[in-house]
Amino acid sequence: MTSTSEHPPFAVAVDLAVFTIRDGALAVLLVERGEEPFRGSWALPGGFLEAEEDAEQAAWRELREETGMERFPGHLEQLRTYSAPDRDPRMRVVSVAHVALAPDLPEPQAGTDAADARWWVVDDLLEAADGTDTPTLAFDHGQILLDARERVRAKLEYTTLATEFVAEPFTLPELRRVYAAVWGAPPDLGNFRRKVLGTDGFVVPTDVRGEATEAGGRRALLYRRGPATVVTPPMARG
Amino acid sequence: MTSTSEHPPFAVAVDLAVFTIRDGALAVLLVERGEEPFRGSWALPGGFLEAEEDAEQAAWRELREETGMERFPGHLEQLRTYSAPDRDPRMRVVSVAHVALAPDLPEPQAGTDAADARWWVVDDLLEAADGTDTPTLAFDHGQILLDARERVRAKLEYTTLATEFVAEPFTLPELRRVYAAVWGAPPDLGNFRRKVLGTDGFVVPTDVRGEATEAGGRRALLYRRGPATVVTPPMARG
DNA sequence: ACAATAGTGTCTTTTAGACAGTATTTG
DNA sequence: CAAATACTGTCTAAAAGACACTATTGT
Repeated sequence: MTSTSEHPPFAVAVDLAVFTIRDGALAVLLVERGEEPFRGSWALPGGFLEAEEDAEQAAWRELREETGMERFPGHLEQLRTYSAPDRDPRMRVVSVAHVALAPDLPEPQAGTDAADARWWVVDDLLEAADGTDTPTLAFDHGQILLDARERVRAKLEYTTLATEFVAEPFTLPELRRVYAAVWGAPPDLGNFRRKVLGTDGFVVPTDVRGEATEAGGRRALLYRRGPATVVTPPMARG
Repeated sequence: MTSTSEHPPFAVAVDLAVFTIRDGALAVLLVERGEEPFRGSWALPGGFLEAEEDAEQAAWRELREETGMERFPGHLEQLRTYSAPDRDPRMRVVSVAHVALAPDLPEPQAGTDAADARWWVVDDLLEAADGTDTPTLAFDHGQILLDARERVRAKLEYTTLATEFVAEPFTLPELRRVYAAVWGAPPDLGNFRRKVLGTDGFVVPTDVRGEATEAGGRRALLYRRGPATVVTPPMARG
């Protein structure tokens, strides 16, 4: 930093793209705005940074507030910062966007200043499918969501992040369905198992098998997350 | 964004990790601070965001100011945002850090509020080698530099970013020296050529050979940057 | 028994790693 | 010619892609 004196004041916000897997699809949490601007529009949850916290702390706090959980049971990381001068019509707001993800979360309750809150299927929002009744997001949140999805897609390739989308213990078919939901198509079953089991510390086996399903079929072995964080070489997206 | 009213004011800054390759080593531009706090310490160049610009515009502006060039001839991208409440003792400053890189740049001149400005070998700064006379960076700039170097190292693997470190036209040995400088050791010569030439659009050949060197040796063919931006599968680091 | 799902094996192709050898240029 | 640098080729090992086959469970 080098400057002499003049530096206009800004409000600093955090916005959150909170992802989970619901019904085999990647879903994101949106809130319906109860205030102007964009009252009645859907937006990513978020809020302003307080005086004595950093952006990550603010993001964890918002995560607790918006999901109504005491401890958000998932992963959080910074995405990037959005700072276009006109991104908020009220005033100059710089937003530090974050990506969060967690295993299947309950239907959220609306927060204090949100009229409503619910999960949306990300592809429905971004592919603007004809017929599906999906909103256009407030502010620049459509762009943030696009960037956030790309971050998640990319990180499934070269990290073990996918395990954050499933509750422990989990089966490999469950984990594979995470890839299917995020990438749009499931990786080859045999090759997927070979890669996951061949990557040291990706998952650790238990000696327990999962529950039976009504459809029948062999019961899958249960695993827990391993200590590994990177996958080298990466899992191919296709 | 969701909140009702209270949001304390912040100053928003951009900080820049500007890299180049000098004498076969990765070098970063630092300025010696002429103002408190940290007067006399070395820091990453940067400055405050102005009222009607976004962070990227501010970063380009600072880049021009600090390097003294009308048009900075390289690549710029956002790194991440640093927002610890006590990161600047004067006041609450949130900094949107960026990474920039360019072919061998001239020795810089000190800006208005910097006492001095020069290139430093990054490894000397970060590995705090005994004997080498290297400063400890002001603010949290040591951490920013560490994160920035890791970003560059990682992106050489899966993108064509290395070509931004060489002036056009360039030879493959020159390009290989970029990898050597950033990664610490040169990739195998034959395998490197196979990867670069085998990645469609990484480089495009000219029919011209480079200059002779006093040491002798075959003159290398010259290339230009191609349209490709990603390298799949990635070039292996180690 | 049949359908459904979990899990194993294997053959082929691609790519990386290692490194030996050839070509061109200067002193 | 020797030294230095650019470039090519080849053998091996590892990994991915494709896909057939076996195992277990519910109805």
